[in-house]
Amino acid sequence: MMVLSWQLNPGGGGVNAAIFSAAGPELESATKEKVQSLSPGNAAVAPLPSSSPLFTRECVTHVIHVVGPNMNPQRPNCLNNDYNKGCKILQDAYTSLFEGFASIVTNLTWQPVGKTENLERKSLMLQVQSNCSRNYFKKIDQKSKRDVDHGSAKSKKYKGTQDGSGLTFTDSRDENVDSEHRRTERSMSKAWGSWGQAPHQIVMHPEKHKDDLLEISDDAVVLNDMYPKAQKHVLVLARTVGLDCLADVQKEHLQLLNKMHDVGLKWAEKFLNENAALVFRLGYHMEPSMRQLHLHVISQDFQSTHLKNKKHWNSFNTTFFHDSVDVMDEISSDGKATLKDDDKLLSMELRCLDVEVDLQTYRA
DNA sequence: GTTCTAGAAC
DNA sequence: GTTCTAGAAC
Repeated sequence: MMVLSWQLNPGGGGVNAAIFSAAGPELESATKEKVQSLSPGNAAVAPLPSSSPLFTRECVTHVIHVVGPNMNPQRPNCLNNDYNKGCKILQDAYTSLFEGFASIVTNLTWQPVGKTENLERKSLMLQVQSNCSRNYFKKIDQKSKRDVDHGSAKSKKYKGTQDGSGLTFTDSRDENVDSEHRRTERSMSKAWGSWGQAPHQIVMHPEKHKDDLLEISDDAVVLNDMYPKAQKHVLVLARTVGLDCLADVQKEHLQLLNKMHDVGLKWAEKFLNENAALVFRLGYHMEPSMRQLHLHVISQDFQSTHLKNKKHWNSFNTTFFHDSVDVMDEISSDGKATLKDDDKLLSMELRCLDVEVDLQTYRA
């Protein structure tokens, strides 16, 4: 956030006054602590105390004051129509602004603080330490342990020839028949287009895709997402035949969900060992486009050339993305996942996740 | 002119 | 899931 005010006070109108007003008296005192006055071309970074309304409401952590060239003879350092001087000061102002911003960013250090155990949940948290001694906590994962025992352990695990019918599916027509059959049988599921069949083929015959898989077990296979939406983005595919989306998940799958979660967590931890700055979320899409229930393990940087549109962003940053731990909780208590109507979620206006909500969640 | 969006095709 | 494209919207 940038404030243009040579006096560094709430005076004046427009944006400057609005920011001071929104930030409360905390901004003024934080600024005074740093600097008394600013000349054109210079910037000053004021860390906002957590008591500031701007901090609590909008998670603004710093305000950067910067003063541009002044053409008003009523104020100090008037340009007096010196165009070149004006350009120089404007350049300095931007440079100072970005240097100030860079100083905030580079002073942020991410440190894993390790696992913490309590009676029911295992949390792996990352601590962000900023130069103004405020700490943020970002949950990368929580896991319900108590639920494991409630699972009936009757997971319909696919074991090679155990389910002979599965092996005969080679074209989409047969698959549709299969899908249709399941729909009447389970009153769930949906028809899957040919594009959505790949994961199914992979879990049926993982040996044929060995080169593309990171891990193969009886319950799940792990692979890199073909179109990763972040620096690290892997999928944990369930191998259970007929388990394609959250709507299909029932209590009997709890144990499987836990296993998938553990596998996903293991990969997240591996990636964190390589780069401690990453933050991960593990979760499911409310309405996936591909067969076979798959857990997304995705770093929260969203730095990827494959993240191209609003839908991509929203699929990981709205409630369309269901955290794995929440799904397990819901299945455990209600026997089914909570599915909201998804029509508008993917076309919602772009916005960052509400850090404030996160903080409350993580403190709870 | 551009960006956005929905639909078709794969 | 992706890409392509036409039409809408700006």
